Amino acid sequence: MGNKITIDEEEVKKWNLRMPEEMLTAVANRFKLLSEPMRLKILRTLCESERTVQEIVNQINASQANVSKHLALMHDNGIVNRRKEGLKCYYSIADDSIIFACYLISKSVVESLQDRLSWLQKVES
Amino acid sequence: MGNKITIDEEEVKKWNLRMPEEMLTAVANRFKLLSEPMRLKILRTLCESERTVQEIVNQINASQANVSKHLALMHDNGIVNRRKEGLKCYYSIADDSIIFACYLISKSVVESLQDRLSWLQKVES
DNA sequence: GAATTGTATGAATAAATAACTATATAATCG
DNA sequence: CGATTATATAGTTATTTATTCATACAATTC
Repeated sequence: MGNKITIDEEEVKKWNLRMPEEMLTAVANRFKLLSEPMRLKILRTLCESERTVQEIVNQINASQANVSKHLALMHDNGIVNRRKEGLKCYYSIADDSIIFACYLISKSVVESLQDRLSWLQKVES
Repeated sequence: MGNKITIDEEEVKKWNLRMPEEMLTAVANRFKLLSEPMRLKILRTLCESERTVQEIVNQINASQANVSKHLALMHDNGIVNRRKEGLKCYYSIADDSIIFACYLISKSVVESLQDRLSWLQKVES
């Protein structure tokens, strides 16, 4: 509850610079998991609480097969948990840092858009 | 200097849940930019300081055409800056939150690996 | 202006993958 | 067992895209 994380810029830069190259590939792969709108949609529903496949299918607009595949992929990569209960299968977010990353990136997208907007306004006037 | 950011989990979840759908696509696109090892390599060199295209080409192992294309893509999407000086073209990181995101994700990758390792060790013993 | 250097771009190719359809597996209940 | 429900998986297709090669563009120097 009230979980907070603090990031220090200098530490980050050092860490990134020291990262071995195979690690970069692993990081890229994890980013790839987050680079599909459909998977982000799914993750967003899981943000609230764990969900069954059907619940997700109902909440977002997608086929069961598709949702299932995305969930399997994310589970294989350790970013969602799977819990079976009878016929139903409950998925949940396994790694909060992914949610943090989404937040950071979405903020940065907003900033980019604002920059472009103000640039446009300058050009027009 | 000593730039720090703090993220609050509750705020993050609320933000993510409220994000409109078109925004999700934009976020996914930005993640896609970060989902190529080559681009991460390039960004990492830029982590230290701004660089010319040639400097990057020399530092990582890639063709000039390829590096140029990746840089163009990242510039179009506002995650790197471009500064021309004579013949040379200097690129730099336009958005520190991208570096933060790399840090978060790399930490999460390490955690996943550790989890798998400890699982393996349990199974073996 | 010609040659050189640094960067960008177009065309072609190969590889990855999201989504769909159909079907399979697996658990529950009558 | 047979039927039903929830989920997973195979095969296919269409699209995207990273890379390469060749070439264009642009700024500088001789």
